Amino acid sequence: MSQEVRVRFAPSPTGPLHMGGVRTALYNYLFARRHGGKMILRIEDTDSQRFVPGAEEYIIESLKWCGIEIDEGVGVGGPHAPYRQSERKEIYLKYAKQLVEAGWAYYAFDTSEELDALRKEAEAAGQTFAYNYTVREKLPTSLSLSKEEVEDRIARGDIWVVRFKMPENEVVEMDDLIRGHVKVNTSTLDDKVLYKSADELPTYHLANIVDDHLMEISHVIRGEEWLPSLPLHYLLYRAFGWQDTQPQFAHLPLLLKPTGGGKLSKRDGDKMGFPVFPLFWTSPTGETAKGYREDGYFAEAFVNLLALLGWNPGTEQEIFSMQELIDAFSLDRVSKAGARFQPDKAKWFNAQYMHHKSNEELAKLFQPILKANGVETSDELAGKAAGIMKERASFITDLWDLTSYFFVAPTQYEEKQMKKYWKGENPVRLAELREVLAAIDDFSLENTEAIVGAWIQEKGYGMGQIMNTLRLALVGAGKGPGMYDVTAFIGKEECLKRIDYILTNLKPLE
RNA sequence: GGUCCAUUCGUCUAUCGGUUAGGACGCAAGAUUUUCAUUCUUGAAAGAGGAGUUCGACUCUCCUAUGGACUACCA
Repeated sequence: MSQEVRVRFAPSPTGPLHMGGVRTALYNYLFARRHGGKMILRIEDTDSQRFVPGAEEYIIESLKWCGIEIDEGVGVGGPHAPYRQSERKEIYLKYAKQLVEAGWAYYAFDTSEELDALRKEAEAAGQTFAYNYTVREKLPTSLSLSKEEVEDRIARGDIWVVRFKMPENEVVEMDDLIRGHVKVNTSTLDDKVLYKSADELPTYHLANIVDDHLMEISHVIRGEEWLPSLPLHYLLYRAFGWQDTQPQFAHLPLLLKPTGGGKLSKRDGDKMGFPVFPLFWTSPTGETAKGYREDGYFAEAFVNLLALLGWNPGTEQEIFSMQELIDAFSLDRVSKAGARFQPDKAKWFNAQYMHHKSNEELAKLFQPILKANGVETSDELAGKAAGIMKERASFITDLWDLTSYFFVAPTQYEEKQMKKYWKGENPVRLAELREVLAAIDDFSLENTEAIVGAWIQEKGYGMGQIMNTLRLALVGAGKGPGMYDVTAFIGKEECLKRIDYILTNLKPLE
């Protein structure tokens, strides 16, 4: 690549950043890092109607959580500042006028109401209204009106827009890094609005091309939903005379619903119980949405699973650190078809990361949950408990259910386990075991196991009967790790206490 | 309706003209196990359909079908 690689992620702050958006940002980031280029964050807030307070902050925090670093842009500044389009307002009008003067665009004075009426009319006649070469000279535009009248209308403050004058019957040939060669006939396209006098703002198309040019973007990596407007964008580069520095395009496949049939949406998550947003979100109106972070996902796992949705390395490796992704990433291994999101696989990815966490890392993440459950303990014990049980957990949030008995004595006993073991000779055996345990000084896992094991063998008792009765006393249920893990963890005193409790408070069943 | 894009196990995907079509998730069975899990082994499971090109097609071309995106003075 002769030119410096400069890519941008350019979201619109109209709500929380969708996981599909995060993936787009991630691919941009991986591409930039892979080629030693720059990652730019530009906020495209040219729609004053749909602006949502807090959305921009949400986007920035989400990227940060994922470890997607911004080299230039909103929040960090840079040589092409400002990077928020609303702060670049005055730039765009000049370019819109330049296009009109060059004959690539024109003024149109229709009101929204008039256009709505035209659309309804066409619909009633079974047709589709298109603002294009067939109507632009019949409607109130600078193409049909006299120069004087156009100037008059503008001077008197009539509302106007600048529309692109789409050429007639010309084939635009385009190249996409992922899809290859694409061609479209311009006669099937319409005259898109580029600039609106009403709010003195450009639309996406104009702002996007102007800013990508000014910011020297080398590659535009964006969602497939933009493919239909690629011809317009090509033509815009041509109209401005910027073909030589025009960026290369790559349109990413969509992220689909788990059931297939459409783009992944917030509703799917609500329905099936998985998040579609990276972080928990509260809208200004008080609506909330689940987030991966708050649902117990590790950022690394989230990034990993997102990376593999639409891209693969061509090897059988599935677990990737960010650095490994950077080293392996390439656009020509991005697939063309949409990828269905599968919550089960997301869970599996998280579990993989969970199993590889050190006790220290786990302790830090687990402590807040312990506190929320009223447990004050050291990082060492929190980490140890988590470490013993992590292989059975997929999420940090699973850990409490898996380890609560390490910290809190049972007050209730699972019925199934009770029916099975709190009867016959078992309570009496437990009382005997209590004395065996009481005589042990070194309560380490190995020592306890050796002494109790020898005792069971000597007496000829059933291993299962004894251990499960002990499990009932210490855990209160039929779950948990090996029993000696439990005895060693809670210690002799607590162990005897729990046994005494069940012996005195729970009546054996017959 | 129009334009464009896509189509390999249920799902994510490998294969860049010659393979017993590979892996992963999920599922099923078995082994291990004092419980619950973990783990391990094994299994079922795919080229949308039809034409062509070719000695040979999942791979290239065309048609059909299906799915999707777009079709705003939203991005």
